[in-house]
Amino acid sequence: MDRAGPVEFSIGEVASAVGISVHALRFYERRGLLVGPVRRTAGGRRRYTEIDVDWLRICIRLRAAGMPLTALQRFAALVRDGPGNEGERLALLDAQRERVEEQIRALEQAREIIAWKVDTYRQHLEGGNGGALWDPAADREANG
Amino acid sequence: MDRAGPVEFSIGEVASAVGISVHALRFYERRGLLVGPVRRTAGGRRRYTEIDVDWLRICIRLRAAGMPLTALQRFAALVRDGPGNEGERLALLDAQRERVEEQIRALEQAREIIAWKVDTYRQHLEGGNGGALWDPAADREANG
DNA sequence: CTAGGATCTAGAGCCCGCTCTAGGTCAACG
DNA sequence: CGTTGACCTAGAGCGGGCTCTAGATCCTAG
Repeated sequence: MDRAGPVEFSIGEVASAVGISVHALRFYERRGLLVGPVRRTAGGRRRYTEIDVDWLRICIRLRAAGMPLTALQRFAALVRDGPGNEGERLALLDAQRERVEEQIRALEQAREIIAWKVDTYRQHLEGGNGGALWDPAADREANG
Repeated sequence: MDRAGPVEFSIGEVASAVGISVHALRFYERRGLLVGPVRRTAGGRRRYTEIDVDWLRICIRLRAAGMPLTALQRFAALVRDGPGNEGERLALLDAQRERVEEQIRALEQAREIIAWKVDTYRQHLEGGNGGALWDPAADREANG
């Protein structure tokens, strides 16, 4: 096929390309996040393909959204086991989609709570009234 | 003021009301999440007021959105120190708002990635074509 | 008055997700 | 050819956030 350019990268290159440490890369590998074994040089050094890097980027984005390593590991395992378990993969993805949406809702609630408190403080600071801005704690101060 | 009904709750009542364990409640207290010390009975049992409970509910929602205990602790500490540091409180809140919004963006990206994979698998399952659905791993399978 | 459940404190234990270390090996450069 | 820096493995260490335990005390119902 394309014997011309089977572009490959060292672990260090991949680390700086995807933005995690070489330690984390090896750690992910131990945890089975990669679908297949990474190619090695004669001397034993890892050589990542662009496919590996793409997959790692996806993993990292999903991790950044709080997806646990075990979920990524399970998905990788299903893919590793080859065709025939697409239903399971879909179920796993669906569960994660659900989790992500729940988390978004939680964050939106948090944002509202914070926005409301920020508003309160901002009014307080602008208006300069010393007293009973709402805040469970401030209430307590006011009352006792 | 309202000596009629200074409603108070045991730790067990609070735990089931806010949805965390009594252990977690004591743990939060040790970490300084509460603005003031909880009232105690003669015998040393905690008696939470509704204000305490409201504040705990807020903390729990913020925690659910990934806010670290240290942030909640710092905010509580500022409130505890009394009026005069509203600017600092505001800064803290702003930083957390920023963090929450970043996190929402990360989650939305994750949602897109997942949605796209789900679509791919769904088409695959419906169409029943065995082959090269995109997926870095599937690619690899297809290629070798 | 007694039994049993709720609560108390302080600290150990646990899971997650890395990060760092020790003690080597490899390989590119001068 | 030697040096230097990236890389190797396996495992220890760590911070966050609880959870659980031991051993004692409280208190409410019977």
